[in-house]
Amino acid sequence: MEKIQELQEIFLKEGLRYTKQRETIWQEINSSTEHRDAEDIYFTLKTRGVATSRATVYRTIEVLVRNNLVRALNIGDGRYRYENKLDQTHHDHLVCTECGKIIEFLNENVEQQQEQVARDHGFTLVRHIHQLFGVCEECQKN
Amino acid sequence: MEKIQELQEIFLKEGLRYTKQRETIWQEINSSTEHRDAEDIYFTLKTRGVATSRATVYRTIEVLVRNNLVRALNIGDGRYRYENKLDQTHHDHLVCTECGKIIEFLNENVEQQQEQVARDHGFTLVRHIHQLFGVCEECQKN
DNA sequence: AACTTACTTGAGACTCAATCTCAATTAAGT
DNA sequence: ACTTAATTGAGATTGAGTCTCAAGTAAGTT
Ligand SMILES: [Mn+2]
Ligand SMILES: [Mn+2]
Ligand SMILES: [Zn+2]
Ligand SMILES: [Zn+2]
Repeated sequence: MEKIQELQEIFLKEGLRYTKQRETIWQEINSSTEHRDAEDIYFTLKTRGVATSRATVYRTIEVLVRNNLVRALNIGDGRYRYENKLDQTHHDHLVCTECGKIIEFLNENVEQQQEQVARDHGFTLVRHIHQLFGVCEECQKN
Repeated sequence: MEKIQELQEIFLKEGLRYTKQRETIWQEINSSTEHRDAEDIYFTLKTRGVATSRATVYRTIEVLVRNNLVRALNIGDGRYRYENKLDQTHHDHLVCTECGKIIEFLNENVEQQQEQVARDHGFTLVRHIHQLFGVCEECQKN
């Protein structure tokens, strides 16, 4: 994967060393399109025989998020989920309160209105959190 | 305050007793329009000489939130803020990442689009979180 | 008014995600 | 190979929030 070049450059730029652990954590997060928590990533690595400590998982994710290689998602249940940003454009989330399913959406209209709201209040917009909670089609049947 | 009637009815409806502690916590949250965390509410009560335990603060807030007398706000920094809902209509929040200032906004267009997004994915919308993070006018000067 | 009983309270133990500590290890420049 | 500062891992610590349980109390009963 040529993206590893970019990863190495990020660490270089930050004055950090390029280690096996850091690369492995990045690969694990990029191995799926799911929204996984740190504990899940930690245990999966352990199972796959390339264990790193919890501390290193958290520390590495911090760097990846800071450099926009990974996105952190807070759905209000007390733990962050992380998702890969390879080929991913910006989107927000629709969360099923019954089964936990997460669906991604993008609404240009909303994106524009957000800029407008910020402008109206003299704010320079940096980021936003927009999450819709409801019951998905399947869960409605139960 | 006649709103206390409503408070008493809520506890009655839930089969809970009406106690001094519960009333005091409700009053404290309704004494300002700020967005305060549980610890702040707990310590303010302690200072005002009408101390209740932390456990009671949390337990009471839970009931108030469940009954829409108080709104819980999660801005992603690890602790919930609570705001009174007296005379408050629905709104979302604009948060300054520098000074922590919280400004309220309502954008009907966005509210409608949210319903549309949910419909498009077959979801029954229950609630949403919409927070804009940026730098406020004052903080931009520094 | 005293009695009964189930609900509530408070102090502190506990949980759990996340962060910190520090000795041992290792990346990477010379 | 040598040097040295960054990194790692195990486990301790933090902090918001929850739980436990003995003591206290609201409110109905006699
Ligand atoms: Mn996503
Ligand atoms: Mn508000
Ligand atoms: Zn569902
Ligand atoms: Zn500000």
